[in-house]
Amino acid sequence: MKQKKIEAILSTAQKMFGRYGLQKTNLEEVAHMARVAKATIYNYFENKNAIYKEVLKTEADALLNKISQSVSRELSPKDKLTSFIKAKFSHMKKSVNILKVIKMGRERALIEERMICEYLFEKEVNIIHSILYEGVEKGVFHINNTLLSSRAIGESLRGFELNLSVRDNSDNFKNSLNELTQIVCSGIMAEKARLKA
Amino acid sequence: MKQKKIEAILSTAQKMFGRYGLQKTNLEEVAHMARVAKATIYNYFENKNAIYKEVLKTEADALLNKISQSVSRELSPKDKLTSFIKAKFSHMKKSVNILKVIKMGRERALIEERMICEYLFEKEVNIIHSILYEGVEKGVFHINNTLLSSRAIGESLRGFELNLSVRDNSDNFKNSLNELTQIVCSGIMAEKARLKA
DNA sequence: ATTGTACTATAATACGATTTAAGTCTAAAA
DNA sequence: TTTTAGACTTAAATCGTATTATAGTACAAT
Repeated sequence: MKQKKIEAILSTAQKMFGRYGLQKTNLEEVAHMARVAKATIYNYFENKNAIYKEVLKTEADALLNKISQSVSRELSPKDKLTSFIKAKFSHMKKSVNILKVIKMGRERALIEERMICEYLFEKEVNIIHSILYEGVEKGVFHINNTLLSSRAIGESLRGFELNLSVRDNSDNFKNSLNELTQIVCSGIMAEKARLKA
Repeated sequence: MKQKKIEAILSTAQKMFGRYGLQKTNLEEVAHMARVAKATIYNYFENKNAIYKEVLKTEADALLNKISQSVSRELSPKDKLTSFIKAKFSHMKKSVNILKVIKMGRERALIEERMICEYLFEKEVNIIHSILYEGVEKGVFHINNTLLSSRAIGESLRGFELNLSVRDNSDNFKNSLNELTQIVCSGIMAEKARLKA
């Protein structure tokens, strides 16, 4: 029962925040739509910001899960990395609140928002790192400092986030992203593995 | 004489816009600081936005010039590309108004601001493209679609722009950027050239 | 070509009045 | 025990209006 209520609150809050943003979202309305009393909301959450933070966190974790799943379906490290990038951007569209934060720019971002972005980034880098590490172990990747490389790749993908829901031609975006994937893969693959591909 | 005045106006406007932003910058004050009558400003510029646009354009062109110069000092395509990236980020710190726009996020950016960012990006991609093309011609780069690759590299660098004046450790930034440079270079270099390096 | 000044009109600001909504509390219902 | 409706307090958002600042113009003088 408890859990059901909490989920109802979070999922409607997610929609409302996504549509109207943190400020313009009315908790009274959220309560009504979630078929819950306002007091119940305050029974489970400190305040509005806490709900917002939880929504962002949930979105981030959902995204990370989707990515991890996609990655784990692949066998070769190269395919894992490719799948990471594909999954990240295809599932990111659903993370409406996170997307909003990214589009807004850090300048006026709340501490909660920045923290979640940082969290998401670090986790992504972790996943990339595990892929690179495995690649090196298997001898298909040739990388001196896997930690540094994973950060670098993570950062390079940030540029593409900005163009997610903004940009001109969607094909243009996909092509650029695929091309970068190719370049990066070639860039870190060991000679022998590279010649085979 | 004419040119001197225009330059005075633009350079003080650049400082003022950089400090206070478009809105909070007072043209009367700009006129005074540039030792020019307000009427003179309106003799050379349509309106405030036009000055702002010109300031942004000037910053962009200055940056592009610096980059081009740095690139042209190098001989090998690989060094040119490396130098491009280095120059872009080291000189970008001086483009205060452009940096401001980038940090703010597109959401609330004026059309003028977006256009300049687009312009800068396209020009950068052009430079990258000429480097890649030369590299392919010389046989040191192995790239199928140089145009696509240059866009991809351009986009990947965008992620780093966000961290220019924002981020934690500056060394961290430099290291990541260097690492990406390495990866990209390896990724596009032909086998023989790669083995030599 | 440039300036100073005076001018207009519009946009920014300030501020008090009003409304909205966050957050609390309680007593009753489930 | 958890949940609810509703009353309540208080802080913030909104609104209307008065005020000010300043973008932009016009012009006579240099």
